[in-house]
Amino acid sequence: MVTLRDVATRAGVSASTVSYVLRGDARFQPDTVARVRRAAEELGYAANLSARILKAGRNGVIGVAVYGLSICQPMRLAAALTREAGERGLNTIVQQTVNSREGELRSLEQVTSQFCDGLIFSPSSVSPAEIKAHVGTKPMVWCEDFAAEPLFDAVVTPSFEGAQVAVRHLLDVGCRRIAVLGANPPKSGLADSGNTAFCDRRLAGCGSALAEAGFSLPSTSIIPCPWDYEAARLAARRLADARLDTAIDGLFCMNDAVAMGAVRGFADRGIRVPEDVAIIGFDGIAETAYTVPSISTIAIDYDDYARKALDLLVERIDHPAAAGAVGATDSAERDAPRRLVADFTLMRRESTARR
Amino acid sequence: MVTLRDVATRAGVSASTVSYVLRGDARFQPDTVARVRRAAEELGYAANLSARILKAGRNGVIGVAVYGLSICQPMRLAAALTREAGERGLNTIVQQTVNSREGELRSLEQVTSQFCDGLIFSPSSVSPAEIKAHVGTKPMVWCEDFAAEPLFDAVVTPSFEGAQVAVRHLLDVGCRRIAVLGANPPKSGLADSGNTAFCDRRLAGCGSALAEAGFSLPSTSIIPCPWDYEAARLAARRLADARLDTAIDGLFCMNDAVAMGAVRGFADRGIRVPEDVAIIGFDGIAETAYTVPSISTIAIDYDDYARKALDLLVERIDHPAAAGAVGATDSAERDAPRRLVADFTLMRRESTARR
DNA sequence: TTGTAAGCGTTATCAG
DNA sequence: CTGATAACGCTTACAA
Repeated sequence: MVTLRDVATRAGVSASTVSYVLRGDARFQPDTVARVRRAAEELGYAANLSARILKAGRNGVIGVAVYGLSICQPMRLAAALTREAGERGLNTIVQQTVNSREGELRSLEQVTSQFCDGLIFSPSSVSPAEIKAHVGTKPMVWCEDFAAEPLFDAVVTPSFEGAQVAVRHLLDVGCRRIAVLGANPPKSGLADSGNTAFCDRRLAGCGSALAEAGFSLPSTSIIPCPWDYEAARLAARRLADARLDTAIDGLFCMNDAVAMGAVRGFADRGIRVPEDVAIIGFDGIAETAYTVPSISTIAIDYDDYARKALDLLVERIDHPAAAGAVGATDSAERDAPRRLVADFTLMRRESTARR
Repeated sequence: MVTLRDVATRAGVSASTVSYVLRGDARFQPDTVARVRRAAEELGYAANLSARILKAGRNGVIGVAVYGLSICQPMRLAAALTREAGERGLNTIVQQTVNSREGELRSLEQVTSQFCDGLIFSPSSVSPAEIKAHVGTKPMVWCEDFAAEPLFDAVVTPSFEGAQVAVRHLLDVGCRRIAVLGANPPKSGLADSGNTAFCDRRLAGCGSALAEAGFSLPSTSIIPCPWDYEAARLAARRLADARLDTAIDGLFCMNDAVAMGAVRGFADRGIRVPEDVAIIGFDGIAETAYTVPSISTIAIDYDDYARKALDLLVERIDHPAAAGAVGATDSAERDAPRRLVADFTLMRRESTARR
């Protein structure tokens, strides 16, 4: 490994000079700067980020902690964040956790947070309060925090608005008996296990769109189902077997995996999409464009999501919260957690092509 | 942040004692051990891994560098690696790069390799030699290195064997005019840009299975196509438009995205799968089970893949190569890069259900 | 059995 | 303008 000292020796200057020059300090003689730059170049020097964060508390790396990794969604976000961060001269490292809640907390505390200036956190089962206790003061942006009194800045998917647009679309194409697939019964007493918050907001969006059109959303039309292919496939088959499909002409699915599973489950039972039932999903995963039939969906704009998350995070990193008494006057409002909503687009495809 | 000193102060011992005790050194009095443990617990102490790797050169973190992230494959591998590493008491961080070749090299050099004891590297366009120059001596396991003279330990997908099994399966179900979709013309002069090595081996596997059955694989049956949904869809449409589909009754697709795109492209043109053309993919992504028709594929066992990669890496970390003259006798053979092949399973599904 | 002290590679302070 | 020097939090001889 080539260090600052190696460069210094070769350039005939001191280590501190190399450090300054390489970080763009302007007060050195052109001659010195050139020598240092060349020496660094020739040796293939790259600053040691562990040493840098140890000493300076900053190293230009941002951590992305993503939970529940088998699904593609978080990774699309991570990819978008990586690209967006790159454009701002920042690096990212991603940590995925597939273990227990304790494992998630420990690895977040022990690994991700230690190597970076700030964190973007896409949670599964850990609550903001727990995280706050473990991660301490490191700047952090939360994904999908719908808490009434948020503890962190957050970016959220447009669950309410997206569901609203989706259901309006179902109504537009002539659906009149609309059901929702993928609602989870809220687990009483337990901490929100991730998607009940989504559920609530998406359900509310559905209800709102239906109400606009003079319809209601009876609880019998809200069909519980885990958010994965297989569960949705089985649920759709069950619907068909119970002859409920004739009572439904439009189905809003809580996410695209559920929509894909449902399409497949209906196919298993000879129910035609969209002729018998129109289906729309949520998320905008690439596969929905290539299924038969292709599946309409609410496509989340992950580039926009990433941009907003980084805007929030970078601001927190550059202007750390005036903790406690310092600058007390407007610190309260500046420190109030902000919440941004990502953009989305309605993708009209075959699964809702009834008119 | 709570440090070793904080714990030491609270426990009434020195920092070094805390360090020893917490890492399990057995030579301390039970009493001391208990005090230290309790102090650490009470303060919520977690060792600073940046400091640890700086001083000790080891921190129990392994880096996973994954390139070309829009596809789900690398992330399935990363998820499997994370789980497997967790079981061995190791942490992982993932770095994904979506930028240029230079960007990939730089971020690998500057970020991933600095925080960890070793690397698992799933490359796109960077050659092993380039990496070796940039990453230096850090232990590293390469994914999918098919070089004739490998520089690193590697785990590879069973491209030859899998393609062989896939084509045998097509033959088994009665296909006699088999084509391959997704072959890339080798780019003469340029460094392998990732998948030509796959291509070659998968093609060879196809050829081998066909030869066994007394068939050949004419170059007109090898259809070039980028490995993504859209390109494959267009390619399938082109096949149909050129009436080539009647000349084909079985299609081996280089990966599942290509297979899904092809199924969709044939659907666009009214060509039935599997009745007109049987289709089989490669990789085993979850979606292939839920398309209409579901798609047969060669499912790579990523748990096995991860296990093998970590076996190789951990051995290199624990027994660094006897570089140069030290222990020269058998170091040569011990240092010879090893290559392991991951397990796989043939998934028989609707897209090849002709008998 | 425990503590002291010297770094790991970097940055920040302060002289020169 | 440039260079010592002292940390950052940890590990590890070595001394006590």
